Amino acid sequence: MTSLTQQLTAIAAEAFQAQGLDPAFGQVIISGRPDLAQFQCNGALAAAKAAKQNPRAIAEKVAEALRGNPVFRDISLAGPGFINLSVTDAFLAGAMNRIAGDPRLGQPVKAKPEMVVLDYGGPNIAKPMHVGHLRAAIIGDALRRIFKFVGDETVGDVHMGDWGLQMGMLISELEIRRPDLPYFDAGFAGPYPAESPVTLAELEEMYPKASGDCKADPARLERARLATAELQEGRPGYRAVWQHFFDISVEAMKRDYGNLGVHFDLWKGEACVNDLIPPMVEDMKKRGIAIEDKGALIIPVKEESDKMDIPPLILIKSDGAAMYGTTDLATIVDRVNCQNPDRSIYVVDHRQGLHFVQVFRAAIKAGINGKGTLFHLGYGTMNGTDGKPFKTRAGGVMRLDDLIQMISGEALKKLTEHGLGGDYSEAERADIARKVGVAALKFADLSNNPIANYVFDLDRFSRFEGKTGPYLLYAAVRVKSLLRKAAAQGDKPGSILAPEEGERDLMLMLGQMPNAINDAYGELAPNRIADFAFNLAQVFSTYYNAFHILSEKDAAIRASRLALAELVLKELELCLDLLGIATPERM
RNA sequence: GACCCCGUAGCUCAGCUGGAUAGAGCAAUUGCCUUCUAAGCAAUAGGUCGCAGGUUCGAAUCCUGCCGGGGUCGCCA
Repeated sequence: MTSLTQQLTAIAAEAFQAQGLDPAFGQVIISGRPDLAQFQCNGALAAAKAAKQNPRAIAEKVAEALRGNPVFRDISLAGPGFINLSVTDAFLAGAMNRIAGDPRLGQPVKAKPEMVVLDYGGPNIAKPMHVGHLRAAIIGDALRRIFKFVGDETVGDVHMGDWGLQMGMLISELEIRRPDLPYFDAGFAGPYPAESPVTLAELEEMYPKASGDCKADPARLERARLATAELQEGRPGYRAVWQHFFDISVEAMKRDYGNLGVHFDLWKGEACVNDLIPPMVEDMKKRGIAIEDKGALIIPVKEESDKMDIPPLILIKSDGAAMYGTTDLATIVDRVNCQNPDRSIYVVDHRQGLHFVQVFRAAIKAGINGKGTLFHLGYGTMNGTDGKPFKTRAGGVMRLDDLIQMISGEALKKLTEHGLGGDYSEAERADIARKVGVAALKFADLSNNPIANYVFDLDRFSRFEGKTGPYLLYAAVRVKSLLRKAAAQGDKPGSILAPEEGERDLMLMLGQMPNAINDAYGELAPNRIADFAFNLAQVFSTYYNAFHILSEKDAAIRASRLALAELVLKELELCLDLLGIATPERM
């Protein structure tokens, strides 16, 4: 099972091959001139160039070969060699019934699944999650869902910042505040308390304080360094404190990601790979991959063909500490050990592009990456309406939970304004508001190209008209309501009949979904699916206005329209699910 | 300074492995709720695709140069 254009491409490819031409020229696409035809094939033009022949003549020969195929209602030539194609209504109806009967809605399962590790987290212990984590989460989780649906094995790793100097700062901060705690008593033998000595709020307050003090006071910084070193060497009391910090932070992260509907398979962090670093570094040193330079241990990654000077990756600083590039390399080792991925995709802010060039080159140079490829999907900055990186009105960084609360609150306001759900329970209204809010947020992000910067405009996102997540939810929910009403009057979706005048556009759209999914998959561009979903919702809204379903007198036609509506719903929900957007039952 | 990304309608953005007349949404104007949720639908208007060259039968798309905006460039992450 494939999309309509893929099916027609297979037919056209054969026709090209029969003329002794490369079947790759048989690419069939949706027509750019729907007034002339449903589909088109431009392959004759490219084939003519390659074979140095007249394009019109090639097009004529291919068209002649295609005329033998009964799926076509009309085949004509236009311009320098466009082949315009339209299919029969019977073919369209047959295709619709097949898709409707396919649990995957026409999307084939990938023949050779790959193991794909996606890295789209990066939250830090003790620091509240903020809008900076938003894009990675939204884009990465969507990609994970898309890859999984297409047929790959996927592992999403949150890859927390839970190690290093920041942890030493926090531990020493606690020790300064409460030196009497058993964690800091070197002679303490008994089991440490199960309860955390600090709350999340306290932890979040401690970090900026400690960080500021360390910046201002070298002695304070030295104390943090020492704590870091002792932590890494395994001092039991410090490890126990670290575990508390980790646990309460992870709990908060899981809540935030959960509210966003973002899933991770692995909750690993930098600490997990700490023990892999010394042997890795030792090995790289021994093999001459890493060399000493200015007191540091570096891996040169410069290449002849570089247009600019690529600085080396610094493995060990001159003070003996590891860097985040070191941790990233150790993480690659860990992933090869655990998942042995065919692909690793890092969904990280594009400003870290150079860092990943260094890490990837170092990994390849050291031969630690196993069989896989490494790819950095750098997404653009989320800016405010002033074009500068998004900030709160006070100029600070906005917390993720504040943001979600804000947009859910806005959604609730809109629901009330439109008099929707007045008779629903408080809990259901809150659930709907959260879904609508998250849909607004995610869809706005995912309908942009990941690479480009984008403007986060709460006012614009909160207006739920137009090309927005809420519009899509609205479209889906309307169909759900329709199906419920149909069931109540005893109607069931049936066999899809040959299209009436005005029904073809909807069918053509329904037959296109695999193209959108394949494009999104191939280009790592969820916006392909977002675009498709919006187009489908629009075409259906038009249809919904023009064709009344429940009041149709002919039972067979009623059942056919109902089946189309149900198929629209299935495709919409699938697309939304691939974008990580949940659809409420009603709104 | 070098390198990377971006520049498309008043605004926010799709489209970029070359194809016919460059698409959406918002904002503007005009219609449509005694039939399935009007967060909707129909219609009108809005463009030197940053500029200048080049390649091609054909360029928003590929190449070169320039202009404007953003980013990155050895011991932070």
